[in-house]
Amino acid sequence: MTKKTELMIKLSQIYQYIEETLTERQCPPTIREIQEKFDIKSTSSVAYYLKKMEENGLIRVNRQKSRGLEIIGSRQIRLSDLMQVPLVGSIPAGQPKFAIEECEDTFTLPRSLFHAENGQLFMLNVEGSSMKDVGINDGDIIIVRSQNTAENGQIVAALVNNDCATVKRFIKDQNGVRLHPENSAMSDIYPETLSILGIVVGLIRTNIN
Amino acid sequence: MTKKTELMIKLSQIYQYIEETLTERQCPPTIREIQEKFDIKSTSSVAYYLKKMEENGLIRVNRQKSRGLEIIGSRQIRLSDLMQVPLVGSIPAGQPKFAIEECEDTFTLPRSLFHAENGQLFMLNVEGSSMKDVGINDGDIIIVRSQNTAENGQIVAALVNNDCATVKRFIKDQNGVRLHPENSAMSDIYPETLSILGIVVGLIRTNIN
DNA sequence: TAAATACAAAAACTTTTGTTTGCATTTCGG
DNA sequence: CCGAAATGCAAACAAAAGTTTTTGTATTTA
Repeated sequence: MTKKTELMIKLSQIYQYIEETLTERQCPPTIREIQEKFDIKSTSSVAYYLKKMEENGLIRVNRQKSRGLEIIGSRQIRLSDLMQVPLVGSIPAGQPKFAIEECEDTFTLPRSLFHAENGQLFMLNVEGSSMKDVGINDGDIIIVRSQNTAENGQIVAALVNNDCATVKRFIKDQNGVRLHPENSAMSDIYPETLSILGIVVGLIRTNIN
Repeated sequence: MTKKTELMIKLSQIYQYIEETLTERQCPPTIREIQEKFDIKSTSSVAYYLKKMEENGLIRVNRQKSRGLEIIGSRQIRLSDLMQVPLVGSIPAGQPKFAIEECEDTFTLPRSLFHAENGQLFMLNVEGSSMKDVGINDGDIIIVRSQNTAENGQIVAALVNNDCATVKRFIKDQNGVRLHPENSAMSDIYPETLSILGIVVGLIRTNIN
């Protein structure tokens, strides 16, 4: 193996370590941390490698501050585009609450994909196939924008008669308010009490059959 | 307004600034950066605030290192759970390539949701309703695990006759290989040449009607 | 093979960053 | 109103982190 190759391997190892540190600690490593990690005898050698990495366009170095390393590369995650969306599995009777403490899990999703801000959305597991005709299947996860009103024709997540949550099309016409399942085998629901949890704005499916 | 309230406001402003810096620069701010941001006259005042924040459980401070601030809070994003998935809008004829340079855009998705590692997946916009009977609609985004073989019955993204990419169920039986649209109005395709791009493993919908 | 370049280290040094100390104010309960 | 506690500042200090210089040894390359 040529010296050149060895160098490139070392550079990519260091690159990976910086990436790792950034991911785990939200902070790039110092020269001395890199030195220790790779058993390099002197800080200047690390500085040498960093210069090489900069020349190769792997990283950017801000020399005016400590830990001034920035990774260049398409792998980089744009944190500003991310939001945290809680998956609310089952909804307790009574006033629904979506506090983060009470949810099953929280997932990070790109804001740009769902056109929403942090805190506006939550997710629900869909059980049953009452909406199969609009392509919402059993086992899908729907993404809901939290609000307690809905317009005619919107697909909503709602709490019917203070019972379990359900997904249906919200319809309001001369006959009053009803929930319409998009499944020819099922009939409309005329709820006694109805609380809208939110509008369905997206869907995620992780099981394809 | 009491002094106490003023302090709490200042603390949460600083908290927010740390959060911002972490998000934008992948590195927490220094005491002096906070000082400048909020026009505080002395570094010791900032240290005082940070101590208060630590007492209130807002942050964690590692005093052995510079920029040793860590935010405590449920909003924190678990970076290690994220992967970058490119959205490949149109696929060029010939050998399909999914180099990041050639994709329309890249989105960050949680690995845990799609059970995949960074680099294995790509996304495609679905055009047409040839798969509507399994709940894949026009306008959906499918998530595909890159591989060039498929098993009987799997839903695949494939390149038919070196033409545009398509999503169909892959069927291999006594009649040979064919692509089956899940739409009763459409008929099976017996391709002359077929290259599998990958297996559909997930779906994202951002337009609900 | 000679010269140039790449690699590595030690040590001293500079800059950046965090901490401490002492002293003013201000606030607030008694 | 008094004094303790909270708040805020300046300046000196200490520690962490980055840079430079010098020296030496391999490796290429002309």
